[in-house]
Amino acid sequence: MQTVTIGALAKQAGLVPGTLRYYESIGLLQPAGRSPSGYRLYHRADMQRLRFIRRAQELGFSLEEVALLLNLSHERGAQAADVRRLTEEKLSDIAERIRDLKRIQRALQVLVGQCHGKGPAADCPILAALNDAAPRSQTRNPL
Amino acid sequence: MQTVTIGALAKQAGLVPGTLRYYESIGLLQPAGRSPSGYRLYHRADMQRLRFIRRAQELGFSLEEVALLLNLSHERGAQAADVRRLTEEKLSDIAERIRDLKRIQRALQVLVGQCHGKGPAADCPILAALNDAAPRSQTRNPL
DNA sequence: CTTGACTCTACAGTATACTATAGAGTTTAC
DNA sequence: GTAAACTCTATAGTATACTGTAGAGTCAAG
Repeated sequence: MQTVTIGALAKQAGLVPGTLRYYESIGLLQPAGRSPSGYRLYHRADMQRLRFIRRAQELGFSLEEVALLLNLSHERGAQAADVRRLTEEKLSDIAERIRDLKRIQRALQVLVGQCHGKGPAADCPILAALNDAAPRSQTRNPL
Repeated sequence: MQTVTIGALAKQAGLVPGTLRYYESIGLLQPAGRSPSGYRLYHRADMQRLRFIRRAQELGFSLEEVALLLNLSHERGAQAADVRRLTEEKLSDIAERIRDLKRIQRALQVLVGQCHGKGPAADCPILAALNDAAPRSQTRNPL
């Protein structure tokens, strides 16, 4: 089978060799073998694996989770249910993170709405809200 | 003015002394002084500052940004507009992160919807989508 | 006066996903 | 045959916000 050096594969994938060595160090991508002088040799098919890794990362999976997915995709006996479960867990994570961010967003929006943005910082209701647990403004403290 | 040791202040704030030393190391909270033997002594008023820090963190500000906010809240001549600007930048950040997460969420939801969760992982459309740039399924690849 | 609790400094480690560097060997192009 | 470009290993550094440890000094109670 045709093999390529680390630099060639990295270039193809838009990465640098160091990234591939790192992937190897965490067990994510093993080279097919080594040249007599010790150079890593990869199959061209490893591009496929690198694309998988990149796509899964873009979907929010950590490299550890990507490794799990890759194992499932190659293990005999791996079940689609396992892949689905991992994906659903990731969805829960993401939903939670969105909820948290929206809560923060609402609070910050209220604060920005209260600040006219003029005059000394000492009068800024944003700082006041951060300073006081229970400010005596007409509007409720969003914190 | 009344002072407390690091342990007492940390306990009041629900932190450990190490955290306060860390805050000092990054210039976020300086003790009022030192005892003759070198123990850090804090004003009770520093609780206020710690509360500010915690609240700002909960609103998504990094400690570096918290330090900026604290400076604004104490500097003579600091403008409310500066506080407002920082807050609006944070809001932009958050809006962007929410957008990214929602994009990922949609893609994962499509994938989960395609996976019946039965049979071998090899048949799982989630893995297929990660493997193929352009799968020949009826539904569009959400990636 | 001793014991236990507290504090000090300085440094290392955690998580994640890399990136950078040094120093040495290898391969390719001319 | 030499110089550039590439590769190797091992180690350290990046970002953030801490946490943990070692070894030594200090303070309060009984």
